[in-house]
Amino acid sequence: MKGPKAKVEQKLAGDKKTGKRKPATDTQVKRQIKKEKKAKKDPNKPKRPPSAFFVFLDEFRKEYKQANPNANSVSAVGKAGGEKWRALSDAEKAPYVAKAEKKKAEYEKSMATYNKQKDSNTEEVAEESDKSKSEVNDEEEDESGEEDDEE
DNA sequence: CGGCTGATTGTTGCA
DNA sequence: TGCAACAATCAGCCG
Repeated sequence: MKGPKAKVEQKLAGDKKTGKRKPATDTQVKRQIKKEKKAKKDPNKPKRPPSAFFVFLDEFRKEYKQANPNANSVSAVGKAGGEKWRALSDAEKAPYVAKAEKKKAEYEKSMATYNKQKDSNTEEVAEESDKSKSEVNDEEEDESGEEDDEE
């Protein structure tokens, strides 16, 4: 059972010890592996919610692009955003983290359904209707007024 | 012409 | 408990 990640493991093992970031090449390996194992794709595997960093980065991208219309490459924003992110205080990250928390909550729900499906799948194929989309609008509406969808 | 890599950090999930 | 892989983005670059 050589998990595809086994290869990455070796790669990471070599560089990880250096304490530095994983070799950029790790992405290459991962990508390859994914393609290999992507044979079996889950019906609706819940994608991981963007981390607070990603949320921040999301907005940062736009700003960065405006500030640097020339440099709008991934790495550019990534580095710039990462640097800024570290400069941010917990308070600044608070709003982003809060968002990430919400995403996580939703992700958990998706996971629950995902697990359910898997469970049913092992025993019986649960005909997945479209009812799995039960948007539960419970408590949100904090105070920061987010998601203004009006246009 | 087409597809993938690259970089940031965080986060979650499984063994 | 810890590692491992992945989440978006977007343009550049190689085959």
